[in-house]
Amino acid sequence: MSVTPATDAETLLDDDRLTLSGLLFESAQGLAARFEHSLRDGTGLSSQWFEILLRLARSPGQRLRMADLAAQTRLTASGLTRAIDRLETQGLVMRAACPSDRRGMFAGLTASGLNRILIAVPAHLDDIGTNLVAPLTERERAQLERILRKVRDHVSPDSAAGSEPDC
Amino acid sequence: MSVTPATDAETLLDDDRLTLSGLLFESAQGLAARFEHSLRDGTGLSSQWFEILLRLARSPGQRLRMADLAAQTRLTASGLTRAIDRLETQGLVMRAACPSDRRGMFAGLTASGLNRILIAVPAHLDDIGTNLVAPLTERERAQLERILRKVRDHVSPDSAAGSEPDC
DNA sequence: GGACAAAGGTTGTGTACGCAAGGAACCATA
DNA sequence: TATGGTTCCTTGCGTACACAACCTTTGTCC
Repeated sequence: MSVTPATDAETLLDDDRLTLSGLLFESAQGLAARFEHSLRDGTGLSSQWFEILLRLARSPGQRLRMADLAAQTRLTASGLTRAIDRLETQGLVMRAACPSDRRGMFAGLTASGLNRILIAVPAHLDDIGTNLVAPLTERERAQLERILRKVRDHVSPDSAAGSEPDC
Repeated sequence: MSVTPATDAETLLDDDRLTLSGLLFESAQGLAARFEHSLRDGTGLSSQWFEILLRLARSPGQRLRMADLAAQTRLTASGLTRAIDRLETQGLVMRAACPSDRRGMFAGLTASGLNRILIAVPAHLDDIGTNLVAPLTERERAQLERILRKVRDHVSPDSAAGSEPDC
């Protein structure tokens, strides 16, 4: 019989590392839940749609290769195929063939899609301000950005896929 | 016709707030993806199952009311019902009636479930160390924890539901 | 005590996702 | 120019989730 199994388990489950990663996930999920509601109510966009439209809007020519967009959004290829299907039926996105690689497809913003995201962003910026920036001091905000950039670069180095036009 | 629509859109889409929240989400998602793979390979647990078992293990009596567990995991009541169904068929969790409120149910760890999570945690702690703690200095780690705690408390104040035994 | 509102869980239904398989195009090598 | 391997995207299938509807129990107000 081990001597103090309960105490061992407790110290194990209260480890600082667990706390830190828990805080990161709870912060991100809590924020995501708030954004989801605001976006849905204010613009009729899900956060998934918002992210796709935003990433397209920031890309040269307002378009990206399917594979690059999939990498940026952390969707699988099949998941993205269907997401773009839905956005296309709403008229917010349009597929276009890639002239230099006939396997490839672009997903590009339509005028309607660009309009939609440009309308949605200001309210979302306010939302970020209220829920994430406001509770922090300016110094804390700067620290958080610097630290998170380090973490992001470490765990997710390919998040800029498609930045350089390749077609 | 507006004067410089393209420039306006660019400054709008490059706003610092968008960058900051993007960094937070990309960090959390990148980390989650790494944990998902390690957990699955090392212990056969999904991160969903890991989180549920962990939260139960940390609770008094290794059990929680369904509603409290749902709040902690950010699942809806129906989502949690089915998650617990699956864990129960695996023998890791057991439901128990609440004597003081006949509507209520407890979800509690079985011996097998407790064993499983105690085996899984050490490897997961290493994983957090490698992917989140290691790239930061000790000072940065402390700053991050302090700042995230502020954010978490602001956006997700009910994340400790069920801490006080109420039954 | 009886009516009504609210809370705790479970079940029906639709949707979105990942995985595996498939077809088309590209590229290397011979 | 054939051929085998790889990449890009799409489709079939199973799974997990949210939402709404539901039933039971509790608490409240008269």
